[in-house]
Amino acid sequence: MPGTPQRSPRKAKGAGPERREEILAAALRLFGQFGLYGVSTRQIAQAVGVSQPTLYAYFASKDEIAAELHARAFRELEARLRVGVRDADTREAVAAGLRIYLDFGLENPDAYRVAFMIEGPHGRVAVAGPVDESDVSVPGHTAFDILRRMIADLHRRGLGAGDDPERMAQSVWAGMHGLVSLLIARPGFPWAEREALVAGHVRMLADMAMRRD
Amino acid sequence: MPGTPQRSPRKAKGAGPERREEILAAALRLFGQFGLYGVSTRQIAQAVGVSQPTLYAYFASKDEIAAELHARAFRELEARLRVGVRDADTREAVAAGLRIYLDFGLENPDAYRVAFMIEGPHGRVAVAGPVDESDVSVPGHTAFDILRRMIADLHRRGLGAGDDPERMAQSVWAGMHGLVSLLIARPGFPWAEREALVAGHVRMLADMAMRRD
DNA sequence: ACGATTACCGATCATTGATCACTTATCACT
DNA sequence: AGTGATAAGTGATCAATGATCGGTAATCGT
Repeated sequence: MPGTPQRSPRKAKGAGPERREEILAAALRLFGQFGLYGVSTRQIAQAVGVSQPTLYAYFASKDEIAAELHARAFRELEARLRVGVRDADTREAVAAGLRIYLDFGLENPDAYRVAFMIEGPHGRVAVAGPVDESDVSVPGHTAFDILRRMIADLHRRGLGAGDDPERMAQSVWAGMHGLVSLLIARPGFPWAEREALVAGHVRMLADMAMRRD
Repeated sequence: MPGTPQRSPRKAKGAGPERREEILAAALRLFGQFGLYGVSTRQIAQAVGVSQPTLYAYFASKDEIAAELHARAFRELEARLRVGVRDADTREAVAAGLRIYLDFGLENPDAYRVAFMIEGPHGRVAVAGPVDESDVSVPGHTAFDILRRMIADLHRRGLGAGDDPERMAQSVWAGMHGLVSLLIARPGFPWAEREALVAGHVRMLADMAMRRD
């Protein structure tokens, strides 16, 4: 007997994992532009150049496409935070860490929209916390945890403001999500000059988190 | 000729403006619970006790029902801010004004969701700014304007922090919207005790807005 | 060349938001 | 009471949507 597994009759035309990526790329662009519920599966299929049932060979449902995009955006944000958030011992260092979050959202509005601002299938709106509430206690696996530990470090060094680092982390997180989601959701609003607004916002949030001196 | 107008063959069973209110009440409850796209017009009709086409005698579309709820929530928030935001000359007074916004959202999560967090028909997410961008310059007609003027007053009295009241107002606003939307969207998240979190958050935002002394 | 497996598509289903023609109930006026 | 007019409400139906199913064509190892 050959023993070794007889593998894979293999792919046809332009198929394979590439198709899956094409679908995700088209869906991300369309969702970001028209919203999850403003885009039909037929539109996605047409953008990719396949027929609509083909999507269901790669994803179980439209929601699963959105879920995959959500997960990817979330992992990307986490990765950026993980490499970008260093020891935060000065106001500038804290502000720089927070700025990573803001920049991610502003540089990838489509991903941020899909991941954190679009109403989910159960009427819930996903945000930048853990997707599954059950893994909240698992450390190091969520973007929020990285922020939480940055704030906790501040307090360990005696640099943190307030008496509750956890509460402070939640306030700061809310402050960031608020600005990102508003800037993305209302491009027509007469915002102040963006760089000044974002820089000022981050500086203020960093100030909030640090003891006065 | 009688001259006076021959008025109104009048309403039938339980009809009239009441029906419209019943529809709005049912829609608000269902939208808040399951989301705009998680509720069908047939479900709304069943909750009211009428058939589905009846809804279209009172509203031109499902979106118009959501738009009406949006407008009402917006007016209610404005009304609360108008009567609640007095001269803000101390940190506590500013915090109290901000708290009105937060309390509104937390006490009326359904309304806040429907009004400010649900993805609209065009893929836009409505937030607590003016609905129509064109009336941004009209003073006194939006919730944001009330906040804007509170901050501007601070600066006029020499109590404001930073050099740009407009930018500050936008930052503070984002800070509030962020916390409200996160608290509503993620009830399962291990939040800190709500009263302490909210009170601390508004205090911090008020601090941000006021000159250090 | 052949069977097996994969990629894909046309046809179709239930449900959705929305429209239409039709019925029923109430009123003003005789 | 009877009558015509108007308003309120409903069943039937439409196009579009997300999703499923059986069948077809391309590709592979042998």
